[in-house]
Amino acid sequence: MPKYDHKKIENKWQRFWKKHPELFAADDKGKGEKKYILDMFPYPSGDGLHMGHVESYTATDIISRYWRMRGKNVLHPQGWDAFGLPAENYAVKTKIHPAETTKKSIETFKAQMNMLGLSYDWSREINSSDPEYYKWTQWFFLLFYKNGLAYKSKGKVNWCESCQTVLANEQAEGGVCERCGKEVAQKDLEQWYFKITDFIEDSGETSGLLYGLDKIDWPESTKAGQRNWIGKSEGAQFKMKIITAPAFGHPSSSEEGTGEVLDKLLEVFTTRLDTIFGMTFALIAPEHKLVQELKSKITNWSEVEKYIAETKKKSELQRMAEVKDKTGVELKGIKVLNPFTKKSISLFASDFVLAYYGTGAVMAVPAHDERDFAFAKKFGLPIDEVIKSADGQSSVVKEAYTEDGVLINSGEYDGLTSGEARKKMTQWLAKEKIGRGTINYKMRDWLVSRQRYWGAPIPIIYCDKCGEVPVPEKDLPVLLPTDVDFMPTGESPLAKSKKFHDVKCPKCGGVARRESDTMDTFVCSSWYYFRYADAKNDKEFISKAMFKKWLPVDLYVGGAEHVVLHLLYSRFFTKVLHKLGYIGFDEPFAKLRHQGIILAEDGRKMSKSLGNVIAPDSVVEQYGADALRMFEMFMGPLEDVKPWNTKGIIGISRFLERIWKLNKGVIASGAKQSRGGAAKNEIATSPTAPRKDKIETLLHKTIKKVSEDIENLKFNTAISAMMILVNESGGGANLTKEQYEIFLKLLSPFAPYIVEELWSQLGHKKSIFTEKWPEYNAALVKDETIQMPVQINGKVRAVLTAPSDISEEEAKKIAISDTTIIKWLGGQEPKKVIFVKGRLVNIVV
RNA sequence: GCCGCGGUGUUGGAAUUGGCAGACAAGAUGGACUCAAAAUCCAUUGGUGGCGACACCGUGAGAGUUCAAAUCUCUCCCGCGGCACCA
Repeated sequence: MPKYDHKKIENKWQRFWKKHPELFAADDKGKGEKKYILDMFPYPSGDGLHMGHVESYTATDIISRYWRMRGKNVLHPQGWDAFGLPAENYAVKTKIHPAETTKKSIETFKAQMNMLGLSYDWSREINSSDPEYYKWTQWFFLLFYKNGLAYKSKGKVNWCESCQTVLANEQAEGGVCERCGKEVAQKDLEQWYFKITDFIEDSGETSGLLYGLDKIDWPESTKAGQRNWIGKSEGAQFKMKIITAPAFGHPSSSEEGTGEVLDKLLEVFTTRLDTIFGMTFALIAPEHKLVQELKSKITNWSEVEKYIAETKKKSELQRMAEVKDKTGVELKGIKVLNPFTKKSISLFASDFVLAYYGTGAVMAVPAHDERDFAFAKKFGLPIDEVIKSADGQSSVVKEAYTEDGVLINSGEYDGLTSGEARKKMTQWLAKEKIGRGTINYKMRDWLVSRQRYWGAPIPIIYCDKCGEVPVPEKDLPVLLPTDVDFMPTGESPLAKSKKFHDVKCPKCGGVARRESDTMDTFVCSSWYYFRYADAKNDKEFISKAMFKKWLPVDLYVGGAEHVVLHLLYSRFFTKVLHKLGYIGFDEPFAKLRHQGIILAEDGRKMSKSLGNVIAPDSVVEQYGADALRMFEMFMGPLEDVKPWNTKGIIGISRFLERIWKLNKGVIASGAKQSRGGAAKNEIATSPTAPRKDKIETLLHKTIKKVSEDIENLKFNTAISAMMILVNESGGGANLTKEQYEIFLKLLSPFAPYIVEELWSQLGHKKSIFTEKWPEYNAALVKDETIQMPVQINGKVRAVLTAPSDISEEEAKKIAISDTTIIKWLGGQEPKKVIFVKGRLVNIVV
């Protein structure tokens, strides 16, 4: 038997598997139960795979191999999220066309995946930058367009100066570009949007983005992230009269009638209508159009104008840095009337009020809102307390009391709880016809157009006569021209290609021009999981039959960085298809898990700049792909963040070496047995016979444990169970050939290379992956005897050997008559004896 | 600030979901083999006390529920991740 040479073995079986794709292919005509096991398709970067890829891809590979051996029809594909800014930015840097760099990166990625022994069905490989693929991305755009779900609109958008394009809100979180990390500016531009906000709430048969979360098996943190992003808040919206105010007089002392009532109204949104008697001023966003409309009535206009100009200059980041220090300016000459108290109050423009949320204006209740409190303190405005906590404590002097409570100083509403008051006050608003209960969301529609080159062109044509005309479906794909100067200028690169830009109108044949923006790459990745099921279909993006056969995805594994972006958009696409009657389900991913980040040995994130990156290739070179696969699975739970530990992989290496030697041990002991004629009495009288029984029992327990652990993605404990078995195998001498073969099958999803090799060395002609997964013998898994602890007051005082099905009566009897227990009891009468079937006895004295 | 997750030996982590805490590994120490080293094998390895059998303590801190708590409840502390002036 030669030494374990991982390089040689891995080379050999890579070639073998490549020649036998049928081993891992999903069968469109297969009758067995389907399992769709999916990895998030990677963006092929020039850096190659990192440890995190290895972790999640190994996990899904193990599960896929397991289900195949259990006779399931497994769909386990892979593809490339190839469009996008990183590839384009890299191209800009190197002046090499993104199509070229992407192609090269894909080759690297694919080679690395094959190196790791990942059992993908490559016949379904997709590439989002391939016209065959983005033809359907464009088809989706048209589908949305025709159903009123894609529209063009002018408004404030996030603009990344560094990437020279607009970004979706989801890509500009915290005022920073999701791609390059640079600050994002606000610009007024006309852009394309998808109507994702139409799908927040359930509608008809289709569950919404919000409550659909309740029925899927996803990590709580991810669901919370999406709910948070949607940001639903229930409250009330109402209009307040605006009056001109005399130049003199205290803000809250003038009554209605002292000024002229203007024809403009100030509408505000609040979730705390119960605090309205404490409203001592109101706030409006500086960009609010009402500010301009009131210009003639504002006596300090130059001051106001200056403030507006200042805030315009400030970036979102600067605004956020000022959270503590509120700025603002009073709109002098006008007042607002509180509809409940009829008192007039001052109106301020302040940049902490967001123009795009709610109505762009708010009522300020400094006694019960931290921000209003800070503002009131700074500007010396009155703080009127109107809510008391249930225990009567009040602390409004130092800080705002923001909890619900009981109303005071609120006229007829005094004594009501906050909840009751909100209901009654909302009813009053409706009766007075000045307001109503409303719901607001943080999430806005998805901005999908980009002024960049490396993406799917938006299939719209602008005709001087007909206006906006969708490209007819038969003309798809709208090809991305390859001869374009893709250096970013802020204008879409496609506009510079005359050949692309100038077209005939599909309606009237007149002069027209193409939309020159491309689509956000997240559009491409919002539907890719459908395409695998029917990757070669050139008539439809997927046939109905294949939809039915393969979807939804049973298990989806990928990084947690996609909590709001990709995962939310994909759900949106699925819901659109459901609503339009294409599919019978409305959630694409039944079960989702995120792999935890693998940190560097120093506990920090692996990064090129820190120089602490460990590349999978170097580990495979030294220890082999099997060792890397197993070690990453052994390090800890899939979802945990774990530091890499080069020393730790030794343990797995030793384990694999030991398994390699098992072969020899088993063959040797097998030979011995057959030479001895395997006489019955020999086995019975052999001193190894009880050990053989023990190992058979252990083997069946291991089958059970490994199977269950794989299904629950608990790979670390599955591996430790197999280690225990190997530790008990006596170097193979305790194992029969049959037992050893069963063990190899258990190991095969984890370490496919070494197992294929050992399997063939046993004389098998066919791949082990054509074998059936072993079933355990339920009778063997059940212990005949247990080690039953006997506790006194919860402390273990003796451990007795007892039959596992011992009766309560019998257990208590042997417990109480045990000599050490008698000693510990010291003659005391037990007050109570507790028996837990199959577990323990606890004596209470 | 809000939301989510977590805190167990020297380290990564186990614990049948309320029933013997520390499985399996790594590291360390001692030993065998070796001229020697590596590899391999064997033994020990939560803390304290004891020659010892053994005893006591021990899962971030404190309380509670229970015959029994790493696990459930409450309060607090710390760490990680996400969101963050969303009215």
